[in-house]
Amino acid sequence: MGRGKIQIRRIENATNRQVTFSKRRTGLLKKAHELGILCDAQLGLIIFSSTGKMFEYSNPQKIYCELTRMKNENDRLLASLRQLTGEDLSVLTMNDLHQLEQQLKMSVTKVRSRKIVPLINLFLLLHQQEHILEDQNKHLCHIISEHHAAAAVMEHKFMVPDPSMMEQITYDFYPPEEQVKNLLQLSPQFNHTFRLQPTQPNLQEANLQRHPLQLWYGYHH
Amino acid sequence: MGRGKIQIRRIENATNRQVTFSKRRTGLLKKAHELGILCDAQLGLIIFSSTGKMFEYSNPQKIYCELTRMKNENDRLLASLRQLTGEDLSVLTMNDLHQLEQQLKMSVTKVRSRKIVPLINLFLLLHQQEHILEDQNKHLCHIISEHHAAAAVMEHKFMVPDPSMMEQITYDFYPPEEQVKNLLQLSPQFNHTFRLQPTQPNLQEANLQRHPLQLWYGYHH
DNA sequence: AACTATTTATAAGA
DNA sequence: TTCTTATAAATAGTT
Repeated sequence: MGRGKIQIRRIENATNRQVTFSKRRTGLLKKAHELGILCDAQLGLIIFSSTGKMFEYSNPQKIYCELTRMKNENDRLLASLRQLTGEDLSVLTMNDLHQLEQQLKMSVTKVRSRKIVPLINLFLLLHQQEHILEDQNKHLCHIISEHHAAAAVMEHKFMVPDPSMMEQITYDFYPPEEQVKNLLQLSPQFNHTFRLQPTQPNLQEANLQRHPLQLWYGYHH
Repeated sequence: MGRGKIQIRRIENATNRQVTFSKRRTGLLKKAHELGILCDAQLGLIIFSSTGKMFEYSNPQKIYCELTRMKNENDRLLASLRQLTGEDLSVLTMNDLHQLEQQLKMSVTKVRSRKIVPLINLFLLLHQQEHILEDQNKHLCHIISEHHAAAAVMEHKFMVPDPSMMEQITYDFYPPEEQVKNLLQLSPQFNHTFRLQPTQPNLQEANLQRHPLQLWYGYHH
C-alpha cells in the first residue's frame, strides 16, 4: 500500500527504516485499539524500536505492567533531568521556575561543599601534624641543648610537610556543615590536583598512622 | 476499508463481531510481523477474544534484554538526577565536580532567562502602547485646543495603562538572548502573579490588536 | 511533516 | 465459514 510494493525484509536504509517504523507503528497501534473496541477483545501490544525505544498499547492485560511502569518512570526521570538542565522549561509556571531555581542553587552549594572537603581535611591533618612536630621539636630541643648549641636546631624548625602527602588526602572525614558553610563564599578555584576518591573507611586514619613518629619528612624552602 | 465505513465502537451483532474479529486479528498479526521484519523491531502481541481464546505473536527472545536495558537506562537517569540535585557526589572526581557546577550554573541562567520573559514582553508591550498613546494624545490635544483650554487636557496626559492588562502578557514573543542576558543580573524576585502559559501563536498580537484605538483605559494616579 | 499514487485491508454480500 | 468485490484505509515514495 503505497507508491510501490515492497518486499517484507529488513529495510537497510536507516532513515527510511525509521520513517517506516514510525508510520507502521502508528498504524499497528491504531488497529490494535480498533480491534479491542470493535470486537470486545483484550490485548497487549508492546514494541521496541531497534534503538530501544518502547511503545505499547494494552487494555487491561497485566502482562506488560512492569514494563509500562518502568517506561513511565523513565519518562518521568527524563523530564526531571530536562528541567534540571534547563532544556525544557516551557511547561513550568512561574512558581515552578522559582522552586527549580532554588533547587539548582542548593545543588551548586552542595557541589561546592563537596569540592572544599579535601581542603578542610588537609587543614585538619596539617593542624595535627603541627602539634606533633611542635611536641617533638620541644623534646629534641631539650635533649640537644644538653649537647649542642641551640642555634643549630633553630635552622630546621620551620620546615614544612612534603606536598606529595596532599595527594593522599581523601574525603573520609566529612567536616561538619557549619565549618564548610563558612568557607563556601571563598573562591572555589583552589588547587585542581586533588582527586576525589570513593570513600574508603579509615583510610584517613591509616594515613595518620603511617607517619606517627616521623619527623621532618618535608623538604627545605 | 470495506464496502462501507464503520464507526469504531463495539459491534453488537455477535456473528458479525466474530467475523470481524477473525479478519482483523489476522490482519493485526500480519502487520505486527511485518513491522518486526521491516524495521528490525522487537515486539510482542497478545490477543484474547471476548470468548477467552488467546492468540499471540512475538519474537520474544529479545524482550527480556529490553527489560534489562531499560532498567540500566533507568539507573543511569537516576544517577544523573542525584548528581544534579547534589544528593550523591561521592563518586565524582574534582574535575567532574567542576563540570557539574558549571552545568548547574548554566541551568540557573536558563531558568532566570525564562523567568524574565514576561517582563520583557510587558516592557515591549508598554513601549508600543506608549507610542500609541502619545500619538493619540497629540492628536486629541490638537483637536481639543481648537475648542477648549489646553490646560484641561494636560491633567489627563500622564495616565498609565490598566495593570490588569499585565495578566494577559504571555510568552509568545521570546526576546533575543542578548536582551535577556543584560537583565539576568537584576533581582529575579519580581511580581509572582505572572503565570507561564503554553505558547499560543499570535496571542500576543491579538492582545495588541484588542485595544488599538482605545485611549486612556488606565486609571488615575 | 505533507502529499498522493498505489497497495492493502476489510465490510458487506453471496 | 469462505470467497468475492467495492470501498476505506494505510502507506511507499516523493517533495
